[in-house]
Amino acid sequence: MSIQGIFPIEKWDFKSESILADLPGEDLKLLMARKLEQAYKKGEIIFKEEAYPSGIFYIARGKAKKYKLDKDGREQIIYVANTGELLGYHAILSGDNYPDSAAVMEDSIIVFIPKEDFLETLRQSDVLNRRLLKTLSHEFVVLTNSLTLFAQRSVRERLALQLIVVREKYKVDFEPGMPVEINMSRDDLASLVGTARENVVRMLSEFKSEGIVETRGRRIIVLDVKKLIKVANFS
Amino acid sequence: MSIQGIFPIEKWDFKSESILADLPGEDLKLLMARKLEQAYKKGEIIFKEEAYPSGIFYIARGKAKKYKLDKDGREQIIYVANTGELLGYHAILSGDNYPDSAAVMEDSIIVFIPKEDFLETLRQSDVLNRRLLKTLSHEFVVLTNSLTLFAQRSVRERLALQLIVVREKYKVDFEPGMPVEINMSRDDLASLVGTARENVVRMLSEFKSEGIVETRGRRIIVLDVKKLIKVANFS
DNA sequence: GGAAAAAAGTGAGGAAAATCAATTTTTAAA
DNA sequence: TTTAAAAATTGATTTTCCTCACTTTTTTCC
Repeated sequence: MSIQGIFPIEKWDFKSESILADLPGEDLKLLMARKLEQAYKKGEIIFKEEAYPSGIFYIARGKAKKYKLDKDGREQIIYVANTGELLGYHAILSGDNYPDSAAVMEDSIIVFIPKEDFLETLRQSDVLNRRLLKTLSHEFVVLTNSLTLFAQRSVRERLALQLIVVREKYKVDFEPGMPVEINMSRDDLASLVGTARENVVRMLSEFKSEGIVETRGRRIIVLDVKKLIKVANFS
Repeated sequence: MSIQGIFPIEKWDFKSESILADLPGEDLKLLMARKLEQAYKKGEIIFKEEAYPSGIFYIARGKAKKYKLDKDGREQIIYVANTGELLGYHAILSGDNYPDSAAVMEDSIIVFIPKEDFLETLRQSDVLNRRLLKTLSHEFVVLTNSLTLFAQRSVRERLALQLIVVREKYKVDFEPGMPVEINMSRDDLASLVGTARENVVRMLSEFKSEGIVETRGRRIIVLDVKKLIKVANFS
């Protein structure tokens, strides 16, 4: 059985198109009327779980993680968002407080859009409406896959799959054809996979001796995606 | 820390209001124009993972599980839907095939609404549009909680929490004040918790000896919700 | 009501992963 | 460049949970 059979590649959000891409100029203008562009340093927090949502955030450049803390304060990363993605709109739409926290994983440019402007644009724009419905339902499908991943797969399989997914997110930072370096801390990788850092380290060194990956300091280079797909599938 | 702090009760979908409740009569008429009402026997499948979605399903009466099969054919239950809930609309909205399967857990009445009618109503009805956006984003929040539940909590904690959640779903079948019997197979409970049946059985008998639950054949009666909340939280 | 089938329950043993306790390497900052 | 701090790595130990093999109970259906 191919990996597509179980986890269709397109459901893993390799290239999630921006919600705002080719939005009618008029709508975009309204949405961006009072935007606030800000530089964030690596590690800075964008918003915190349970906080009242005051707006949405557009990643103009950089990467951010969405995560929840457990009762011992350990992070569980739910999603890694890339340049062009929107953060914090679920809470605005559902009327809940933020269900999770978000922090940038590298120096980033984040655009803040006030809640009122977002909701007003939504009232006026059929396109944004449809786009959001489609994005949300797709995200739902992706999250469903993540859930079964956690419930049914071993740590080794999960790590293999996340390496494939995460590599795609770092791809955009490198010239086509150049080796892609995953520049993510072992801690973040562990919390994305849902395991302890030590396990990630151990399995990475297994992958190294199997010729699947190579490391340069903290950075990880995937040498053989096909083998990773195999590991993610069976084993 | 209270359970609300970590998993706010209202985010566990105890009483998910029907999407179709108080929809304008006109919209409802259009939506239901070509509906097909059908009786399903316990265990019957409503739709299958990866199938092309031909419409949406409204649970007029009964309960259904949404689930995915792993490569060894074992079920992972993602969600238990109750009377009044809508199934299969994520796929219609996102343009994907069904990401999961659905089957009724007891004899049920299911109303089928053709894809075209649903989409046409959506085009015409602002109310339905807003309702769906809100429901979807809320469901997203709920699913996010489920994800961290799997990633961060032990089997014992997960079982305790699911007993609380599931009990609420069976509540509607009993007179107020009467003891609520959870009439779910150990297998289904195990696959909802994400563990083996044996573990569920063992922990249930622990809960029994701790005076937390009582069983009558397959049926489970929760005697002490507060203790369950404690188990779900710490332990 | 009784037989067959299905589901629930029990126990032992083993594998996977978490935890604890270090050491070494890398990165960042003065 | 040096040094301190942070991050990565390794090994040993413990815990949790899964699996297998089996018995008992409950449910279903003639």
